[in-house]
Amino acid sequence: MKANSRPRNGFRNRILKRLPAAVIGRLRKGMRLVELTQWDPLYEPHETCKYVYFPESGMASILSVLKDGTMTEVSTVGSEGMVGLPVFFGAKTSARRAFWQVPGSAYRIDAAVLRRETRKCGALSDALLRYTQAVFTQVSQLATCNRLHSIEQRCCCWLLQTHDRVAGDEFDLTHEFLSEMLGTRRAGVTEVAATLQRAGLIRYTRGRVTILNRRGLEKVACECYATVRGEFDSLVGR
Amino acid sequence: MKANSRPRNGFRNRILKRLPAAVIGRLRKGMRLVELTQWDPLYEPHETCKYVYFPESGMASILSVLKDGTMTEVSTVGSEGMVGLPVFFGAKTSARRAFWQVPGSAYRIDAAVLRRETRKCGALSDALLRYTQAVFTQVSQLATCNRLHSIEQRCCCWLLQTHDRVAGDEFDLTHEFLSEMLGTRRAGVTEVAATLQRAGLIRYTRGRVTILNRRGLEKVACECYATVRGEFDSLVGR
DNA sequence: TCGATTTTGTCCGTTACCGTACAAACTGCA
DNA sequence: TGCAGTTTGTACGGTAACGGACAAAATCGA
Repeated sequence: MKANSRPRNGFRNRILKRLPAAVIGRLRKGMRLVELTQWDPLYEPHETCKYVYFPESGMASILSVLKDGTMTEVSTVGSEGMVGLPVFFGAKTSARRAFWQVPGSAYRIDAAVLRRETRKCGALSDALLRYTQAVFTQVSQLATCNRLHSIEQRCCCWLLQTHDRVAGDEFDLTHEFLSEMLGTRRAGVTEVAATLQRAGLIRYTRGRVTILNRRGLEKVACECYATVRGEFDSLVGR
Repeated sequence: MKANSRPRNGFRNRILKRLPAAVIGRLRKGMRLVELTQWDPLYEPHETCKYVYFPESGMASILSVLKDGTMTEVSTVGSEGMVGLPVFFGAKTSARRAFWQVPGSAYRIDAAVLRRETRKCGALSDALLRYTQAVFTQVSQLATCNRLHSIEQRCCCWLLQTHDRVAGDEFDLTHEFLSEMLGTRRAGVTEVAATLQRAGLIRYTRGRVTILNRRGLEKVACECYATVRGEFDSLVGR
């Protein structure tokens, strides 16, 4: 995480970081480092994905959108992954929306360039397959979590997951926003947030949270956080 | 679906059916047609997957299992797909459980043989990537569905999905079983089932349902059924 | 044929969460 | 400084679903 632990090729993204120089060389053609801030759209349902993104810092969100516009988060992507798996799968579009959430940067690569490289069945394709497996676990677990766990538990999961991907213990977050990600009422989040604050686990002021006690949050969260985290660590490294 | 609509290579499985003869030839080594009945285990959480299965008829279930043993369904697999994606992804195990549900048969292939073939990056790998994209949509949609839709809606989705994969309009199903798949109380399913029966959409007797009015069920179901079905049809064919 | 088991019907009090609404508190801009 | 917009606190009645329990009905096995 610190500068001195960076590998030679200079990437922080855990997928790019592990790729052989030759692959990186071919990807460079369509590659560009971009700064991204909250709400930047990455792809829309049923629109062609022109680029994929390998986050270096910050975080992106992937959402399922219903016809009435309601949406809930199905996955988040940080420096361990890539936004744009459908490109890898050979699909031009997907039914999901993706946007950037926690300010940061990412290497953006032309969909066509990435696709060409993955079709060689080399290191990149292997890495993305492993990553796919991890995301699968994440989404499956979420499906179960959404069904069986309380707002408070799911709230804690979300905070922990985001904390993992942010530099420091503080980040921007409104109750309104979190409620939409979790697919609940804003008031529900406000109540939970107040409880967590009273318990000394977090502190928050208008649109900004601080994680005060990670251990405590982990205790309140359901097992889903640990399960998913474990899968990512073992499949994508670190 | 009838015998005379079978393609020349004789497979009903929509993935195998479309593969070139050369690929099938190489897969034959580790391939065997097996009959499967309800509850047959296919793989267990954190145990090595020895085989993958390409269903010819009937259906399998994939479940997320929590530490306390509670489980809910995250995906179902019929003749459009394959059970054992983690093998394709290069993982030896996964956090999910899979078992057979609606009696039928499947081509079982040694994990190692399948894995070797997919690493050639040819037709099989392309097909499985497309299939992965469809399953992704399915699981994502389920995550959202589990969060936002009523038991009645989800119940109808499940019945429709299963109906698609069964020969005829009748199949075995207890309220108890369905409640576990949906992650709700058995009594909840009983109430919904009674409502649907009164409305003339289904009929059921001890452990066996008959679909009487598909159109009607589709109206009660949430949009999730149609969304997922559409994705499968466009990506895997038929 | 009878008892045991499985499956379904039904009921009860309880709870988590919903939808909605409104006011208070804070922030930013003119 | 004051006004508008954003964010949070809180309260309310309403409801879907829960956990648990028990009995009726159908089926199976001995």
